[in-house]
Amino acid sequence: MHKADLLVVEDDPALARLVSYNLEKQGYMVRHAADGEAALEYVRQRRPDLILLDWMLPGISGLEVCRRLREQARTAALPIIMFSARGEEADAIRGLDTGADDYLVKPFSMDALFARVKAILRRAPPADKTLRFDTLVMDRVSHKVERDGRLLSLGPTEYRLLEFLMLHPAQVFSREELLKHAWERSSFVELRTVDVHIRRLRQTLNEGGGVDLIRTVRARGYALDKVQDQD
Amino acid sequence: MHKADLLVVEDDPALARLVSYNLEKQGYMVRHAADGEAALEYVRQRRPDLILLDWMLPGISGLEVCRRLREQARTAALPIIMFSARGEEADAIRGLDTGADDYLVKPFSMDALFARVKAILRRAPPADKTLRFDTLVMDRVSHKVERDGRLLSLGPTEYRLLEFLMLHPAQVFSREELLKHAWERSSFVELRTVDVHIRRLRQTLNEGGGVDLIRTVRARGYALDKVQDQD
DNA sequence: ATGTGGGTCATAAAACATTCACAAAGCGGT
DNA sequence: ACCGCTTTGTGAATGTTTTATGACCCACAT
Repeated sequence: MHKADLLVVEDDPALARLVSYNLEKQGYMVRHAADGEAALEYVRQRRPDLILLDWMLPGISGLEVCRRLREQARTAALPIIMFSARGEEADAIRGLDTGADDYLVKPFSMDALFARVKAILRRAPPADKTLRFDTLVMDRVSHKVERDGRLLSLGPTEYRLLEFLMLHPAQVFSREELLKHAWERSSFVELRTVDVHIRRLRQTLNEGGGVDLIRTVRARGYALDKVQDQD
Repeated sequence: MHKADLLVVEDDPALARLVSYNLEKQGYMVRHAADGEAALEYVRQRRPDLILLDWMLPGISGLEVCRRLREQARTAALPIIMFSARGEEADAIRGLDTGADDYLVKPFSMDALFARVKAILRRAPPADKTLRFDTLVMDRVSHKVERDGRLLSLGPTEYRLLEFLMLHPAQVFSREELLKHAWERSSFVELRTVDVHIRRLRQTLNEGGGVDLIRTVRARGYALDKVQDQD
């Protein structure tokens, strides 16, 4: 089991470096984003276990980043530690209101940082890197999926689709919702395209035999579900 | 398990000899560099487990050496103990900010030195000298890599790349992450350059036959992995 | 100068996404 | 049970994106 993934969002290169190196030394995988835009983009692709977020950022403010993360179900519970300069303490409080889990007033010692990080991660242990449903196992770190121990080979879109479904098992999603959650933003895609990817996903999932794990709900959409056909 | 490798960076020959001699008597492998230039050069080739670094050095200052070491992912976590003369204590503190792990005020007793060294090494135990993955073996001391006993000849960049991958086997990394961790900082390199080095690495790794140990994950990146192609 | 290694580019080769047309299946009403 | 309408499944064609590869140039060290 390796340590948690962190994302440091900080525009001051010196501070970013200092924090990153020290956290890396503690064994964390550290990623860095220089502004809110980059941070949101990163989170879209790969969700870290904890975000260290500066309050003052060029462009989208830290508060705004925080708010947007809270808005999406996928990142709503993502722990956030905010940095604020002395004198912005009131802001820090507002940050907490907005959903930050803790905050540090700059300048802070590395030990204080470590303590906060450890505390938060203890409280909210790193999200499962491994999703399971029935005999399906998805390892999001190595990016591998297997069923009954058989390794499956999924294309990028099928992977994202399955990932989303495994995060919400047994729940029915319309094609629109699936497009919204499992596709890159800003792509205008025909609704029926979802059908095709569902089909390919089914194909791959079932290639070793076994019941179909995707349930079609007529006029509604699809769900990841283990339902035998009626006998 | 042999004792740790230390590097003493000290321009005063008398002090250098004193420190080296005593540490050797404790069973450490001690190397000596007389200035920052030499120290950086040494570290480039052979990474010690701990650096004892004088603050005042001819040419590149100790602080600068420290900073440069922190800049490179390969040495970012390398423990450093700094020496500073009395009166430079403020500097020593700054040294800590820069990333030194501990410091000693000159003159210091050998016992104080031993205590610090032991403490630091306990906190950050010497890195693995030998990395293994499947039949791949990387000896980080002699800087040699072999597969199935066959010695491979890797360029510096391929070596760092492989080293990073072997430290995180089976994990998928984006090109950006690979650039961040296996390249010198401050070099602005095209993302696609990673492809080229991955290819060169593959070429060398596979020259004796055997499965490809690098898995391409479309739209994500690469991973060191042992996955047979589907039959 | 000569060799080695790193970076970049152009192009080839894969892998993949999307759409469409048609078949198949479900569903409600009769 | 039958019909017609709607929705979903499927195969194939097509265009796009991403990766692999080979060649070239440059910098640096021998």
